[in-house]
Amino acid sequence: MGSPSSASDLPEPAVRRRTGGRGARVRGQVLAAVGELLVEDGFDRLTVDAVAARAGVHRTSVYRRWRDVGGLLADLLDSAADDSWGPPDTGSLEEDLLALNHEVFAALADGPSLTTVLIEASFRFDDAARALGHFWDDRHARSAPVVTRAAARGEVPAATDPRAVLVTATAPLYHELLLLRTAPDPALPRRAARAAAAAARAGAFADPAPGPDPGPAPEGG
Amino acid sequence: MGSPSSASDLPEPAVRRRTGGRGARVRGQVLAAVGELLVEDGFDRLTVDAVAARAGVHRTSVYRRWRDVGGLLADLLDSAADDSWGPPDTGSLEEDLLALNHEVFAALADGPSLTTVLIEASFRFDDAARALGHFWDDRHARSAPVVTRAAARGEVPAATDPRAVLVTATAPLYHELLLLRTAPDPALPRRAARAAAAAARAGAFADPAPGPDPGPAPEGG
Amino acid sequence: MGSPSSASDLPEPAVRRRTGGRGARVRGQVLAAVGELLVEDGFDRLTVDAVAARAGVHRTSVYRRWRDVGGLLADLLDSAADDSWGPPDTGSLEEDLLALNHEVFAALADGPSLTTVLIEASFRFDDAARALGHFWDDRHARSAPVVTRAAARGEVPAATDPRAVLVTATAPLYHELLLLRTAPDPALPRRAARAAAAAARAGAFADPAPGPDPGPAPEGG
Amino acid sequence: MGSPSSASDLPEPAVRRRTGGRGARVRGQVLAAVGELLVEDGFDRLTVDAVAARAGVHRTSVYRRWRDVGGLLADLLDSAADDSWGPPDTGSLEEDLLALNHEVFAALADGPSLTTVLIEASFRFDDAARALGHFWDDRHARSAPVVTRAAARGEVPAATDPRAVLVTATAPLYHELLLLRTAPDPALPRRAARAAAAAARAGAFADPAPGPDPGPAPEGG
DNA sequence: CTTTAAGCGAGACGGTACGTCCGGTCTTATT
DNA sequence: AATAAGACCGGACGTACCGTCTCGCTTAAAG
Repeated sequence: MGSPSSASDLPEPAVRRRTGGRGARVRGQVLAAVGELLVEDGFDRLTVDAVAARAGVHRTSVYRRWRDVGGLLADLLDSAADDSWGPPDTGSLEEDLLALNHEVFAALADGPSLTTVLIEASFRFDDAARALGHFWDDRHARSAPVVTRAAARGEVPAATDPRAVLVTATAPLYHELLLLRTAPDPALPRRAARAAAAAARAGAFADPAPGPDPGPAPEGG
Repeated sequence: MGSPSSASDLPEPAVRRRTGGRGARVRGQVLAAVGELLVEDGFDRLTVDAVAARAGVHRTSVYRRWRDVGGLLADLLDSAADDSWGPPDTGSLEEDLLALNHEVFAALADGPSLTTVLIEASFRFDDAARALGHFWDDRHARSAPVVTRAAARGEVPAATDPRAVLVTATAPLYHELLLLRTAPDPALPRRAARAAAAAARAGAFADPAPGPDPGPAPEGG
Repeated sequence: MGSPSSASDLPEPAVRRRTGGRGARVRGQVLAAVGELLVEDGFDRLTVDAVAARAGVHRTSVYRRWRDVGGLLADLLDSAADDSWGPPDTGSLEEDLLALNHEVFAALADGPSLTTVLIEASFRFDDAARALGHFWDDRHARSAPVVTRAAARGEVPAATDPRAVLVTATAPLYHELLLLRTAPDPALPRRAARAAAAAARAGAFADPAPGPDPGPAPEGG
Repeated sequence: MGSPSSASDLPEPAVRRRTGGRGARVRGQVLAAVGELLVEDGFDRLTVDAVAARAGVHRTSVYRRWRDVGGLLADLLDSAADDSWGPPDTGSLEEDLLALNHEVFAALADGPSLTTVLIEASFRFDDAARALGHFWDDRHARSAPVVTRAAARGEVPAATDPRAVLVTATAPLYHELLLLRTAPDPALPRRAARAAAAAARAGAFADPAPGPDPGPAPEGG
């Protein structure tokens, strides 16, 4: 649930020259360079020139394949998707959520991680935003069993919406660490997991919402 | 709880020339220009040149007072602080949280609002990040009575942490609308408010945390 | 001997596009613009922006090739070198020197000429100073026959140093017209030529200097 | 003949406060600052701000008295005029001219002296150009006896123009050291002095010019 | 095994914005 | 009345990146 894995998971780029040809080599080198530059210098040092230089590739070769930095990040995110990821299964909803939260916490807590950077990028590049959305959709889909298993165990109502539970559990971490930028509180993952689990048990995420939302409130100014 | 009010709340800038002198006039014009440009063109059109031109002020005059765009936004945020804001008081924790969430929802739902833009800016400028942190701290502090009153009414345990409740209630909105960028779901404010209230009633935010956090999970990526 | 020729001697820039490519066209346009601006507005109106605008070229394209205005002037001077120039040959040292002096006089007498401006620039930009030095070295070398021929004719001693004669003949013109800024005196070229010729005849520039310089005088301020 | 004396000749500025009042103090401090900055940083570091800061005076106080940097230099030059200066008197025209040349040489030979700087300034500021012109006029007038005494001794024709002799003697130094920027040649002062003396003896500067100048030569550039 | 065309290296270009320096003018407050 | 303090307007500087273009060369794949 936590974060995309790093670019170093790419299939060793420098070796295979024949398979896929020169193009594949360039792509690999560039994406690797993007990953390195991101963790070293952060996002706003990530210029096309710097990437090209680091990759040992010419500027125009980058522009040819990727429109801009956003495209680079989107591609990086896609290529870095960890298809082997799976949710925890501890036998308890709260403990499962806690495990997920620990992943998220680890990805966000220590300074400008790859995740942080990708989120920041998603504000500026539609490509990156879309790619990040896909990543999260995927993670939510894979994590759904955490909730459906709890429903099967009778921990939560059968109609409980998995996604809502997952979002409720993880959102406070993103909010505190990315937006509010409070100092990482080690108790935070558990508190958020417990709260989400408690709400789920109380039926807060059971589908047939009893009362419809009455509508918008006056602008908050 | 939702968002800082717009720059147009500034005391009519063009009129008062003597009080505060030329400097105050310039400051007012510039901050007004920042606000206007933000809502019109969004954040990445917000260049110092554009601000200066719109404000009818010279570039260097902007640089003299504000280091960069981040400084401008921080100042805007400070000057736009709405000191008259107060939390709702409906007599019920869930309804109070719902009212707060409606404010947040309104500020985030319709495209690139001032709030969105300030959050985006907070990723790139420390000044803006600090100012936004202060804004939220202030809002959380002012909203605390929502929880303490509920505790006084016996709705939730006496030791319930107000901030944790507030964050739990609002975080899903920020997460869905800003990070996941899902289409605004009108049921979201109620669902999040209900979940936070349920968790609070269940004692998930009561101070003496029963079980300590067992430690970190394996790196997630 | 007088002055570098104007930039309009450049090989017609707008026509040849393929030969030398775009780069050559830009260079020609820019140098032409420099020349025009110099004679029209003088040296301190010669800003990079103005040059670029006049040349119909972008600012950054100027900075790419030429570090600064000094580089522009140096390049102008180089490109404007008149390879066809040759010294007069009247059969008399004094008349030859007079002809040279008339060239110098013409270049300096009427207000801010290209020469004036290049000299002024040489005070502020090393590039321009170097280029001007090369120009003068070249002119002195080409003018040497004026003196060697006189020596061959027996007008002056065989060991006469050509450069010293040329400098002695022309220096008073530069001094009066550029430094002292006295009103141009039409008799000046002849007087300086006659003096230099007389001194040369008297053996003042013959190599084996009889008495060595006794050393420095007290500081003059 | 050589150069204006340095600003440190000013009547000790920090001491006398009453004579002339605050204004005189400001003027003294500012001119002293100009002199110091010139020798330390050269001419193009000589900004009004820097002068004001060094003088411990406010920017506007400088602008009030002196229009610009040129005015400052002109004033400095005036105030630094050394009224006690007098020409040498060795009993021989060539030796007198040599002594004068040594002064000039010393002022020009070692890098960017005050003299160099003032000449450079004279290209950019009319004030400075005028002041420098006055300075040189004064020096030429004072040096005239060098020639008139030689005429009285019968060394040169009675009608010899003193100024022309002086210019012929010194001009090569300015030309070589300031314009051509050749490395300082210790033999130069003597060579120029000897040439000027020889020409004078030959009657090249005797007033009734035998042949009038035939007119301008074709443009040289 | 050749041909061919896609991709690449190279590098200039137009362009936007940056942040800085300096010039010169103004107003207000002080002394 | 002159000065200090300091903001302002304005012009120019030189830099960093952006995204586009043209040109010539290499090389992977199609004929």
